[in-house]
Amino acid sequence: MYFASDYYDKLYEIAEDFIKRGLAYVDELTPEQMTEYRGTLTTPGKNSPWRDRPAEESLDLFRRMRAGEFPEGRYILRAKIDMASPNINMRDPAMYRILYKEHWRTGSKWCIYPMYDFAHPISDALEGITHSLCSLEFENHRPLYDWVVENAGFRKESTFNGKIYHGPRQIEFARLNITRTVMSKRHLRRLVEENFVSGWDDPRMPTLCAMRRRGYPGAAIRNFVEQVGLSKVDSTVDVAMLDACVRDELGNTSPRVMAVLNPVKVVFTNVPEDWQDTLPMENHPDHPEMGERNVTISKEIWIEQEDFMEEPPKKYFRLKPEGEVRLKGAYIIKCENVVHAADGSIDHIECSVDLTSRSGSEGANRKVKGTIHWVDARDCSAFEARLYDQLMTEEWDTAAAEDKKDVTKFLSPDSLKITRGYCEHSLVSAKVGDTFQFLRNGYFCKDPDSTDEHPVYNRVVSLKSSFTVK
RNA sequence: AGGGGUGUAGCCAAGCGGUAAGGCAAGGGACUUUGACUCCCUGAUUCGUAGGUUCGAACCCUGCCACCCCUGCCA
Repeated sequence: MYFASDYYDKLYEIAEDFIKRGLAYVDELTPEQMTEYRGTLTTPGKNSPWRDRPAEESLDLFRRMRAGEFPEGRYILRAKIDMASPNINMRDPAMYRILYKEHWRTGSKWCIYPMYDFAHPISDALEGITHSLCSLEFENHRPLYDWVVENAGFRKESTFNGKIYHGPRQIEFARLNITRTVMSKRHLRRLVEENFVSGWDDPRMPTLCAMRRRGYPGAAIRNFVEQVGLSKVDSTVDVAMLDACVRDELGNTSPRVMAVLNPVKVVFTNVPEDWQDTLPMENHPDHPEMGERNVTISKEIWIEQEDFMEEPPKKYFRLKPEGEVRLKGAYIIKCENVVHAADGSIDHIECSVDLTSRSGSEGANRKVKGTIHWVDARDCSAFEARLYDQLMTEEWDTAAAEDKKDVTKFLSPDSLKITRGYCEHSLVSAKVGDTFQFLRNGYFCKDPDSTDEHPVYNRVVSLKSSFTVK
């Protein structure tokens, strides 16, 4: 990796050369005067009175600028191009300014620093860059980029892999925008510094470290970028496309496991107190090579609150009074009774188990419409699930530029929900970064905040669902 | 107002003079011990718009419209 600072000596040398050749001059207009002399979008600028000072004089001043003889702002090196250009970037742009600032790499060696428009094309050339890619807002800078490249003598034809290149060339493309997502570093920094998120790697952030922590596989991100494509259209990609790419990758690679996020207890009425069974469970329906694991079941299990309704709507395939449902990989159960707590909420559900319907046995062929996931209440682990949604509201996407100045107004209240549930023991011993599909829930990735006693899982993305309760 | 860009389906996006790829989203169906996955089917007589050139135009020409960027000694 290279930095413009690696070339400061060379940059300075080229600047002196420009002065000697009458391509640059030292100006002493104040910043205010420079703005005034620059003209406007519709009116041409006018030449600085110092524009035609002798090259030797500019050279002398420039060397003294470097020597630290002047305060900031006193002098500035400008390219001599065209103050009447309709492209304001060509109206004698600044090349070097005095700046008494420690550089993180060169320390206090320099007190004059090159401007982006001067350093950029030259470092590209020095590094052998053939295609310098950048975003749309630099289109107006391309003529200046070319001016510098040509005048510095870097416009050379070269051949690479049988193709001919003509020196460094700037090519612009549209930056990636995603719905309900802030991309600007300025805004993201504020969210971090003012603790609206836990840090740069908060799983809701659009940074690579955050996406890694969230559990987005690299392959999914690469695939997403590839599907989005590259163009010059100022566009905003639907975040659903990213989700789809993540699901596509994770669906193929993640082992399935059962976890209940919002538990409600089910007690079996027709089995003895110490009843227990061990069931083999596939780790991935499409990849038998991923093997099986054993899961226990006993008289009490946890199921998802969402999977039971006392007054279900039509087409509700889950557990309901008098209804039957299949416990994934285990038995068919029937709801016999609902036991309420004093406050009217459901304390637990009493069900009978059809012991002849054990998965894998002959009786298992009996079809019931719904299958739900579950966890053995007497042999499971507790865990924390962090459920993420987009950081920003939909209003963010259509907000006026003026309103967007305050990102915090558009933070979604639903971007993080924390819940405690129960899961198979294997999720406790899994490694940080391991990703699973929690059956019927979504893909989850073990977070670094996890401890042996307290596993934490980030929901990478939910599963798609065509079922909606109303 | 001057200059630089961009307009193809709800969202991305191929296409580059020979008669509108693909993905996501949406809807319908099949399958299903994940309402997942998978598999079918459904989309533009039309490419911002109005003209012109052509046997033929999303592609070439002209006008118009919309949106983005540019008046830092920021990058």
